[in-house]
Amino acid sequence: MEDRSLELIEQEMTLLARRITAIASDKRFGTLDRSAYLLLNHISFLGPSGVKALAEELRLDISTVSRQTAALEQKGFVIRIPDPRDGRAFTFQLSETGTAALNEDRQARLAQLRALLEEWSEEERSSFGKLLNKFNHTFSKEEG
Amino acid sequence: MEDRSLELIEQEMTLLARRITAIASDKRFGTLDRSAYLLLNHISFLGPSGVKALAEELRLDISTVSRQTAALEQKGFVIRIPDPRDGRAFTFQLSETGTAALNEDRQARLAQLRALLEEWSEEERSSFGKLLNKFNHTFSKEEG
DNA sequence: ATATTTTAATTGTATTATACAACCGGAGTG
DNA sequence: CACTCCGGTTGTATAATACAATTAAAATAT
Repeated sequence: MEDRSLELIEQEMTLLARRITAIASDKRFGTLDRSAYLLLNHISFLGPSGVKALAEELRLDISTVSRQTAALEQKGFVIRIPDPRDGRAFTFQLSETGTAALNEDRQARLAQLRALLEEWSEEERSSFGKLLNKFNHTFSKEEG
Repeated sequence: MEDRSLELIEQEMTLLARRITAIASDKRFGTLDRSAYLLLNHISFLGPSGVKALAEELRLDISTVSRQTAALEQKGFVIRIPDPRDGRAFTFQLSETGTAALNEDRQARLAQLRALLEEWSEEERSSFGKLLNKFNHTFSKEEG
C-alpha cells in the first residue's frame, strides 16, 4: 500500500473535520444548530429510530442522544412514539415542523456547497460523493 | 450541475465530520487529545505560527487557540518564540517532545486508517486523498 | 511629536457537546 | 418468581468553543 495516499488522507481529513464542524455551526445557514441538524438528518435517513440506534450510528453516547432528542421533542421537531412491543422503548419521528426545518437547512447547505464546488468538474463531484459514501460505509463495517 | 452528487456529498460529509471527530477523540490512539493533535499538526504543517494564523486556518476563535497553545506550551510540546519585529506577537514552534508526540500519534492514526482502507484499491485511495486535498483548498479560497 | 486607531494576544464568562456513572422500570430467562 | 439484561433518563464533570472586555504594542493621522 502506498503510504503517501494514506498520509494525505489522514492529513486532509483532520483538517476537513474541523472545517465541516465550523461551517455546520455557522448560524448564517438555517436555524438548526449542528446537533439538531445531524439528528434530524439521521432520523430522516434511518426512519423512526430510538436513541440507541441513533447513538450507534453517530458514535455518540446514548445519554447525549437522549438529551438531544428530548430537546428536539421540546421544540416540536420530532414526535416520540412509544414502541407497542416494548414498554421501555420509543422511536422518534419527524414532525411536519421538523421536516420543514430540516429541508430548509439542507437547502441552505446545498446552496453553499454548490457555490463551493462550482468550478469542479462533474466527474470530480460525482467521484468525491461516491468515495465519501464508500468511506462512511467502510467505517460502519469496521467500527460499528 | 447534477444535484445528486451535491446531495450525496452533503449527506456523507455531515456524517463523516461526526465520525472523524469520534475517532479523533478516541483515547486508544496516541496520547494527544483532539485539539492538541490538530494544533501540533498544523504548526508542523505551516511552520512556526502565531495564534492568529492558526485560528484562521482552523476557523477557530483566536481566544480558543490562545488557550490551546498555552496548554501545549505548558505541557512542553511547543515553544513560544517572541517575534523580533513585533513586541506583541509570538510564534509557536514544535519542541522535540512535541514533535515526538505528534509523530507517535500520527503513526497510530495512520495504522488505523491503513486497516480501514485495506480493501480499497490503490486508485481509490489515491483519488480520495487528492479530492480531499482539493476540497480543503477550495474551502480555503472561498471561505478564508 | 502626540493622539488616535488598529492589531496580537490574553483573560473572563457563558454555552454546547459530550462522556461516564448511577439509576429506573420493563423484558426475557432459568 | 427471582435474576439478569436492556432502553432510556438524569446527575455530574469536562472539553471545546465563542463573544466581550482588556492590555500593550504598532501604525496612522493630525
